[in-house]
Amino acid sequence: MSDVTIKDIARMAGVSHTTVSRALNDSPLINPETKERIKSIAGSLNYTPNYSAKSLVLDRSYNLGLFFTTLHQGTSSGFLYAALRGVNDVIKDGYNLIVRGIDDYKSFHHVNRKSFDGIIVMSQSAADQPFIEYASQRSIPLIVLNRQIEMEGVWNLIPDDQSGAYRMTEYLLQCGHRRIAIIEGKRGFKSSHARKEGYLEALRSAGIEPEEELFIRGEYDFESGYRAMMRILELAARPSAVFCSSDDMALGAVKAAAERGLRVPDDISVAGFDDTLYSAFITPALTTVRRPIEEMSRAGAERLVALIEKRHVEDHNRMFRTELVIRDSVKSLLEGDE
Amino acid sequence: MSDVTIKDIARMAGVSHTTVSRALNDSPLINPETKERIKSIAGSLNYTPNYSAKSLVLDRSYNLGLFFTTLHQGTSSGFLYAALRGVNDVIKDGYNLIVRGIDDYKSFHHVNRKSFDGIIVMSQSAADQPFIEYASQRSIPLIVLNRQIEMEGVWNLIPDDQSGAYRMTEYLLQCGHRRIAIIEGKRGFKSSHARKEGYLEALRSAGIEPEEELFIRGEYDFESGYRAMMRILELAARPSAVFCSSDDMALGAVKAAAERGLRVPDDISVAGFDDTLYSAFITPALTTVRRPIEEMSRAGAERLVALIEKRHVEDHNRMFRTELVIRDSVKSLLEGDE
DNA sequence: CTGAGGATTGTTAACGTGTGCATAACATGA
DNA sequence: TCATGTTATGCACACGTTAACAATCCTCAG
Repeated sequence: MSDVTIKDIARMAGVSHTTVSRALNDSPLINPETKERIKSIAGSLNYTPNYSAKSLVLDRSYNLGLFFTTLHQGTSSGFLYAALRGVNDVIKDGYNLIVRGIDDYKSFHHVNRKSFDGIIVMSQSAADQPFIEYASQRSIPLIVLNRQIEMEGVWNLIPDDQSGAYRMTEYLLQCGHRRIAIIEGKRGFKSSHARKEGYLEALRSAGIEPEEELFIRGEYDFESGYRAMMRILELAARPSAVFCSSDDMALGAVKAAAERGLRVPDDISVAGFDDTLYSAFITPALTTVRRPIEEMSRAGAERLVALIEKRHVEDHNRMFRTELVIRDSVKSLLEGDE
Repeated sequence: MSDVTIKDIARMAGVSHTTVSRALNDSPLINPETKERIKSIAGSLNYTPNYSAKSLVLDRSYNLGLFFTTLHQGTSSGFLYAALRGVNDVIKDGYNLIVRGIDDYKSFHHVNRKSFDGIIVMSQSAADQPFIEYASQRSIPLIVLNRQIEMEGVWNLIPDDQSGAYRMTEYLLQCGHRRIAIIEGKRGFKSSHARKEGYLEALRSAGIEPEEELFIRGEYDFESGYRAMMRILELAARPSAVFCSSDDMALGAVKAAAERGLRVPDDISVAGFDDTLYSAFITPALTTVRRPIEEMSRAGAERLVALIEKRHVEDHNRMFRTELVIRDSVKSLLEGDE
């Protein structure tokens, strides 16, 4: 069962296996009638092509890789999910989607042209650099998402984190907040840097000098947000708002505030970044910045397939607009506000 | 570059390509010295075997499939993440892990022995049945996780949902609750049924007759939990506790309560099921039941690899113990309780 | 000196598919 | 009638690897 080959079909149809191969691949060379006959025989035998054999002769693996920096530390489940959905939506049949964490590799030996027709790297850290260079050197079609990269021939799609952070900070300022703390993301992540830059930029263009005391380092996860908020609440001069570089940290911050008897947003405002799935459903619903992970992944997958199949693509590199999502966790300090 | 084959190595080493093949596969047939020589040449040439060719002759694809019921509706990101991590931790090198939603297939044509050495189905619905039968008929090594299945030759690992729900309900009863509502899971999911059974069983063995009025249908997601809770709060005789069949629904329930001016757990108790990642960090921290998804997935992957490599395995089928996680969302109604 | 047998290596075919080139049948036009 | 072109098909090989079988060399007992 299921071990039918084109030779079996050829025997039954009274033709050579070459003709069968051509017929099943819709070659214009062969007679429409025989083509139909062969296809119907193939159908009735429940023929499935042997992809290993195809791979060998066509030099294509039919595998696409979706690589994350890590599947263990720092990758949030919502992030993974959005990326997977975006890519998966595009590739459908015809390709296998292989998911892996880069840090799972002891060596990159298994990463080569024969094993991957193309690779999407959802890059969250500069630690991915060696992997990206390795893949690039082996001339594997390559798309890097989420983190800015400067390499010739590598296509790059990234969210505009900095302007997202800028707009969030601007919004907090518009609400009348003047002393705004930031809980920063993981050290070494470019996204941490971009978000802080946006924050600083907004403060400065409002004529406010940033205070070092209000910069607290976090790790992007719940616990670190909790701990960071505890430190903020111990400050002699407490800020009126806290901008968290991730929603996960914002959740931790809200919890810390609650434990200290403070209500969000009445006693202190908290803003997040990411718009994870549950951010809308917790109490208070989180004011945050949406990163279009799924759209970015979809666009990445489309570009990768186009690249592999040598179709033309307009913009190799693109920035995806982040979006301010206003909910209930930030309070306006201005009088007469609705 | 990277197009070195064993024939190239053979030429350089002055031997036949067969010898090279044997050397690289550590065959005992060949001289240790030539073996070393060949290996070092292979290393210096940066040789990587062509897996398509290996696949063809060895009749193995080196692909493992991890299939979810859907990647779109009802699968929570935490669930996906835990499963992926569990499986990924085990297989490491040697296999490609291919992730897909069953409902992405228009036909199962691409699912066959040649394309998959083995398959893990993380089954969340009876709708998976045709897929499972298809794979089983094609005699693909197959492990079904999470949902009970009765098929000869198909290995099955499931969480003990019923006893988890039983223990949770028992705990609510011990806390003095007598009228306990249940927000049920998605219709047709076996897990929904098992959780309700555990709930009913616990009530009955405490001598309490379940009330139909307190059974509210949900869909496992945030919104449906929110809606279900709204209906519960409109009941003339309001229950003192609500057992939600998922944490996502419990979050929705907490939000609904808050909007109606009720505090959890002071005014009403809420219990969840799943122990998703953020359950510990929201306010109030959720009392829930932990399903060992990651452990189950790990065990499933181990069994699958053993099955493929024809190694012996003790227990083909197993139930994984769920665990009561007591946090802050359930209040004891008994006096003198701490 | 000879034959047996172990150790090591080589020859050749096979896996299932696609493709360059040859071939055959037939039509066309001068 | 013959040269030429068009259409449909087959032959033979290639892809990179493994494996059954054959071959060679060497050692050692009789």
